[in-house]
Amino acid sequence: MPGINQVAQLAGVSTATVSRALSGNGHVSETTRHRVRAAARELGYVVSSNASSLATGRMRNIGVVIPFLNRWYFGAVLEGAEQALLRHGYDLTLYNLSGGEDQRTSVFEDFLLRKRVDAVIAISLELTGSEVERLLTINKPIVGVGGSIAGVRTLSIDDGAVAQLATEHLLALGHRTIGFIGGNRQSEMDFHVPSQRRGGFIAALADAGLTADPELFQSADFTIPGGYAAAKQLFGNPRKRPTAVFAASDEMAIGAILAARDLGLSVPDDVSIIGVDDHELAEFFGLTSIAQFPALQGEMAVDILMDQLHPDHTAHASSNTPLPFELIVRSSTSRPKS
Amino acid sequence: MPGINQVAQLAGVSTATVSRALSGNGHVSETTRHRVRAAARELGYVVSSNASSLATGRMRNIGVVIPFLNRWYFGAVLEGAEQALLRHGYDLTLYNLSGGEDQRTSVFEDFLLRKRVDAVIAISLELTGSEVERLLTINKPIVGVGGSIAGVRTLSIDDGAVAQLATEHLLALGHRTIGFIGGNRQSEMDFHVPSQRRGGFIAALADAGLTADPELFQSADFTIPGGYAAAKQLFGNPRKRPTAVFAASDEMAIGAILAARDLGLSVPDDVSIIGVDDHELAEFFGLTSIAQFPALQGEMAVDILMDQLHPDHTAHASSNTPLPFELIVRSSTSRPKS
DNA sequence: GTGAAAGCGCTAACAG
DNA sequence: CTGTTAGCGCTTTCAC
Repeated sequence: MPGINQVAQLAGVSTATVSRALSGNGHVSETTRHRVRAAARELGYVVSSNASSLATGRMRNIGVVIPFLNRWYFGAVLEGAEQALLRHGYDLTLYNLSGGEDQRTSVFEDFLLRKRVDAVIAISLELTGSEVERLLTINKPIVGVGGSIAGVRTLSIDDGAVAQLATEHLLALGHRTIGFIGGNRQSEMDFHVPSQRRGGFIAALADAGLTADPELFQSADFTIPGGYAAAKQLFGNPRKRPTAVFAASDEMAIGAILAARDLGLSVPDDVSIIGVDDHELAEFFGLTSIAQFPALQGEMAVDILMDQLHPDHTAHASSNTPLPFELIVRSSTSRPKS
Repeated sequence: MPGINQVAQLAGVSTATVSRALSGNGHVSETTRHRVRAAARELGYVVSSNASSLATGRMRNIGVVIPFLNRWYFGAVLEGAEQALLRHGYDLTLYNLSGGEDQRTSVFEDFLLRKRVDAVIAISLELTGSEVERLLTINKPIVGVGGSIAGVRTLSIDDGAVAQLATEHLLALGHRTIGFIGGNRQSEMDFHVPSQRRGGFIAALADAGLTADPELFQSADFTIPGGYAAAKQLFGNPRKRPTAVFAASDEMAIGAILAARDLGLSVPDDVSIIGVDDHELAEFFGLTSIAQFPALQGEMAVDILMDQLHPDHTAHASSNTPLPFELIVRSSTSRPKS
């Protein structure tokens, strides 16, 4: 495990020069730079990021806090962020909060404060005021993805607009009795997203002169089984079976497709279904969906952080662009039969 | 951002004492310990892990290398490892190799060598000899999960035995024409698991006096769509439609269930299907499966590492126990109809 | 352009 | 049981 001074010796220069040559900070003549690099390679030298961090105060590491791992959206954001970070030479340390409240506390009170990370990305998390404040006072930038956090720069699609677009698609096809599968109380807590999607749904209905019917609302937990159960309720209603359903996530929408099949209803002939996300399985199920681009969101979060961390880093125009989303029409929606 | 010396001052002791009191190494009287703790709390002091690491050589951080994020098994292992690490006060830094060969190189040649991690966990990865050697020579323990790596302690179920058990279940129900959906070349590269599962399948057949029929083999990529396509091939064969299928993963098995439905075949009346993993959706689909316990595997990997890192840490008996797996019979398998 | 030297904040002997 | 004192390996003024 060679140290910087061994490299210095081999190259016949001082450690200061080695540091400059390798890090690119400060001027070093071409020739010395080469000698140093050669020496470093020969010895297989790699800087100790600890020593380096201790000296500079930069960790080259960012913390990502996430509520679960096994939900497609989270994984996709994480993957996007990871790629972008690697490209910048940063590490990603992961904090998964699925372990409950105690774990959350320890992550925020201990782990994140250990000065290990330069900044944090919070995915679909509603941070409390004190959690935010704590991080900000020790000067750790935060950016949120998917969900809004008071006082924090957050990247998220306009959930209201997304829901409105989805609903309009159904309306435009001629549907008038439209069911809605949204989040339940549990998911509202941290996501906050469901209620905005519900809002957009109601707004679109109102624009079309319709009023939302409470009988057509179901809530679920954003999973396939959850969507399945909710959809069965909707489709089973003999008096008011919807001809279309808007599910606030593709996973729930897929559950709804399966529920329809099990009830002998044909999609889209008997019932149209639309979701949100463009989940990796959406195409397989022929699901019409409003795509959002989670990997891109993860990357953007990283870009923003890099801007803040290295003020020179050429700011991407993306910085203040509203996030893209897009209606992708597949085979799960059509005009109502009758 | 108070430092250790501020705490020392406030508590009226030396920094050494503060260090001892807070870390629990070395003896400190009860009263001083209390004073120190109080002072630390009052100032909101948190150790700088960099400084601490630099001084001790311990990072309290372990690297996890994983091929993808959005595959249930990986996420589950990761989640198990994460929980266990948090409990030990360790951070987890994530390296996701889905970015291709260059990324893999940079992870192994740069990132992991920066002395940021105390050890690494490789999930379903076939490390090359030089990758292993590199890490071992700089004294970083490695443990593998799910897949075997030459020269490295690896945690993985006996894939041959698992496949054998699954096949025997089908055989015992009376099936004689059994299809197999395994991995394709792509997945064999890093997983290595598929071929063992195929081996177990063939062995079980042989034990029953049957010989494997090449027409009944299909390969796929471990995803639902992949399993779906493979199953369609199997079920579509008019001459030799299997009465049962063993899929080497639950995701593929679920694809097979959907394929059967689409062909108008009833599961299990017309065809029985069994998978491996006990995926989170297995229950929802009524899928009979051989469960393995990925979260547990992640935890065990952590335990092993902790033993190696802190030799005193009471070794869990689990250390050399073969990993558990278990047949879970649901509604996707039954006797063949005829 | 390059070197000397002073830390970065903590821990670990070594004394006492 | 507690204080003193060297570093851990690198970066960064400040001189030259």
